[in-house]
Amino acid sequence: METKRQANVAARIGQVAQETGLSVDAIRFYEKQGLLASPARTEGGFRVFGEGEITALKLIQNAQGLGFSLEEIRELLLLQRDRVTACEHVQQLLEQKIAQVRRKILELQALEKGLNRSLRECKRNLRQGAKEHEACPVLQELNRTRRRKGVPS
Amino acid sequence: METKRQANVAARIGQVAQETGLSVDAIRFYEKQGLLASPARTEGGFRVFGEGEITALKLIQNAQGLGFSLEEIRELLLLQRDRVTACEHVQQLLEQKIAQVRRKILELQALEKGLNRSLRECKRNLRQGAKEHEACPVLQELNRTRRRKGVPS
DNA sequence: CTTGACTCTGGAGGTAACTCCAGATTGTAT
DNA sequence: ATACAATCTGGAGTTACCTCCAGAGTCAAG
Repeated sequence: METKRQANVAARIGQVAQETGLSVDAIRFYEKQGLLASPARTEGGFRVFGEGEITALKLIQNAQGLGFSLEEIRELLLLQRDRVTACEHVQQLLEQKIAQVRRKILELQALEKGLNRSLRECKRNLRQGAKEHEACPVLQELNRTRRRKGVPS
Repeated sequence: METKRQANVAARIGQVAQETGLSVDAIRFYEKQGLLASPARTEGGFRVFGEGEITALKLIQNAQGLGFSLEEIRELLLLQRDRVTACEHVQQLLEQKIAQVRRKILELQALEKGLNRSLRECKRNLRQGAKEHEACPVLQELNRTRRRKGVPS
């Protein structure tokens, strides 16, 4: 028989894992981390997940897709209960996250520029003095002392 | 007396740490990881670093600044010895790294777009229906099932 | 009732790049 | 000679986000 799951209410962890694409371990992990309220249990101790928990799991996935850490997601989940001030807080979180993402993009763009400069040098050297057994100019450059610049974290 | 260090040859780990801005532990760590040839030792067992090692440490720092992992830097360091094919390999490494960085930038830009969309919704909601005790639209959206998209790693 | 799939718990392991520590030894200034 | 700073080693701890495991118990079907 089709294991007691008529509409889409009340499933055990394996089912939930399949539905959400998360691993069983990940789901238990989120519970341990306090992202998920402890779900009901069968007599024997098996977790039984209802709509609420499944919804939360989806939120976790979606928010991760938006680059939120589990820590931040915990906050988001808390905000759901407290709908009065939720929107303001969510807005703050979004703004912070956008700023973070922008900084990261700028860093990476600077990085790309540097890498491209090195690549050009490398290619130029290969086209010309390949016969000379000079060291690769990029490696030489890397041996220079350079002042500490913000490094992508 | 000025601890035996006339030009800039042969220093102990603390000096090197100061000069390079690395921590003593980091330097020992690089050695453990095989990024640094084992330096000479005093009779008592203290490390004595020469120009070569210091140069390598600078390379490590600079390459990290370009976003290379220690694993990749190990390769770069090996390439230095073998100057015949070095430039080709360096070029390959650079191209791979640039591709990586570009992918990451694209992901983050997509992310930023999504976040901005959410932020606009959030603001619109605050301007208008703030009186209604509706849940934050962003939180609602996060509760949706969504198909799995490439998530920035 | 037996079988086999599923689930439980607690804890270890993995990645990356280190940091931090204790307890012992060495180097050097006075 | 003595004090004090620097260094040594080996190993544990950190962060984030899980994965993997053993050993035991549960559930549903035949």
